[in-house]
Amino acid sequence: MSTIGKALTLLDTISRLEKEAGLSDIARHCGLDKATARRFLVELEKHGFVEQDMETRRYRLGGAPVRLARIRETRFPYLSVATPFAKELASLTGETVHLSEHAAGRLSTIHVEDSQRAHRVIVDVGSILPFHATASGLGFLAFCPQKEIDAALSAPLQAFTDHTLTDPTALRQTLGETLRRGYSICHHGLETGVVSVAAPIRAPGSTPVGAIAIAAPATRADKETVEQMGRAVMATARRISERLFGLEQAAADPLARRAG
Amino acid sequence: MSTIGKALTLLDTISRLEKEAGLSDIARHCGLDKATARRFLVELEKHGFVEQDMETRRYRLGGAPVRLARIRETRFPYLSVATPFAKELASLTGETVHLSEHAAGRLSTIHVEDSQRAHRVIVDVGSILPFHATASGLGFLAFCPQKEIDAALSAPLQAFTDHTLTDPTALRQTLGETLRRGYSICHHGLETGVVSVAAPIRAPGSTPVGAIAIAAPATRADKETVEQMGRAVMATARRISERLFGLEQAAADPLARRAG
DNA sequence: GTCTTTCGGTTCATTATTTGAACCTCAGCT
DNA sequence: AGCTGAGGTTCAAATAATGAACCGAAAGAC
Repeated sequence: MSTIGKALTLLDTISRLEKEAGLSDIARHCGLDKATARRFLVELEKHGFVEQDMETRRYRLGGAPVRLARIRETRFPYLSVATPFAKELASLTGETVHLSEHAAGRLSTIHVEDSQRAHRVIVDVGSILPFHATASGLGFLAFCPQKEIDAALSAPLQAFTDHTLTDPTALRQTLGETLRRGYSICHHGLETGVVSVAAPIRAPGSTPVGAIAIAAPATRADKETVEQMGRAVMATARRISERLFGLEQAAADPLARRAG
Repeated sequence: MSTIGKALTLLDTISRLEKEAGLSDIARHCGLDKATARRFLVELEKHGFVEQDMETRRYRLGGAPVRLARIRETRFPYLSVATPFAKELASLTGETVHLSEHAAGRLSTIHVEDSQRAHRVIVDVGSILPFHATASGLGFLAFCPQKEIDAALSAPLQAFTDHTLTDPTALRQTLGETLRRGYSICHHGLETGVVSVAAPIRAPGSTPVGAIAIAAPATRADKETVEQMGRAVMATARRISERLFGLEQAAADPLARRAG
């Protein structure tokens, strides 16, 4: 792997750590030499991607990504467009709603609207959503070109719970159903006791850019409620897509593209 | 410079380009070989920091920084805390208000609340604010330790307009006044016809994390109005700082620290 | 229609950078 | 005192970055 790749992987690792971490910790997590990790950290710090607390000597995420994210957001206002819809969906359903974005071949949570209920599902901003074990992942993947699906299913698939689907054939069938239905359903894929539904956010002809999902405790998610939430999330995803990519959306037939 | 540094500089360059750019363009802007630029871009793309438009083959900022920025924001909610105050200040004064953050030794604009007036100052999100030629820069620097001031003033200072102060001695005096006054004033420093005032956002004992500024057309900024805006921006900066760092703020004497 | 330039992208011998074991110093523990 | 693991540094050995020259495609010039 190139030096750049290693440094960016280190940055990614830092972003996943619960909180500020020391040099040795970081080196261990990345499988890097201490000296190498330090050089990377110094370099990343020079550019504002990490910060070092002068007292504790620990490292944390820096401010540089904020600037980049704001620039990206002015060019492609995904968050600012989608957030109000997510809020609306959260208050409509009373459940936790989260938005994810596709980047670097992964789906990452970029916004969460928490349910107001005491018993609710917690989703962390920044968490990575595995394609095969989350409604977001399935909803995203179902509307991707076959090539992406193959790539996602060829990697070894981790079973997070007893219910996690890890058989590629079964998953392909699930994706087919999702595509026909228009939204995905995931029972206990990543955590037991959680049911979620999701739909992709996408320009008509192309790969989705992300997904919006509702996550509810299984105790509140009977068949009818799930269907209701599914239709709601699908409608919201469509409205967000229309706002982002224009109004051509309505005409496009999602099934047509898959024929090739 | 290390490879990582070069790659991050390339990323920074892309972020500054008006819009999507081609390979040769980017290589030229960075002073890099075409082959090298490409390797960097591919590596950055793998990690989601840049995206390539498959049709035009041009490169643009990717989605990865959004995830990092959101994580940073949950740990240190600068934007979400400060934005409502900026909004309030904008509607109070009727002028453009912008927030900046200090990272990688630079002050970058991370949020703008536009004035509602027809004749107004435009500030771009993502733009870098030179320390010596903007109210934000002066307001930030004035409250920094002497070491930072020396560093900022030792570099060659560009004159953006006929009014830009570039003499270190004069600037040091301005910084002294700013420190005593509590907010900075900048007449035509970066663009002619613009007057702005700013105040730093900071924890009591330490270097500021950013600044908040009001920018108005000079025609609307007589002495009294400037004073009024200055007091307003200072009060707002203080309130933001209190929200971010706790309530110790009020007790701290900004002049005390500089004695050493 | 053909020539020319410029584009994005690739190759591979040369070159410069990265690498990591060993080392240092310091703080906290036994 | 002696030990342990922290952050940080050094320098010869190993490895990865580099860029001139190259390709095919496409846009402009003539």
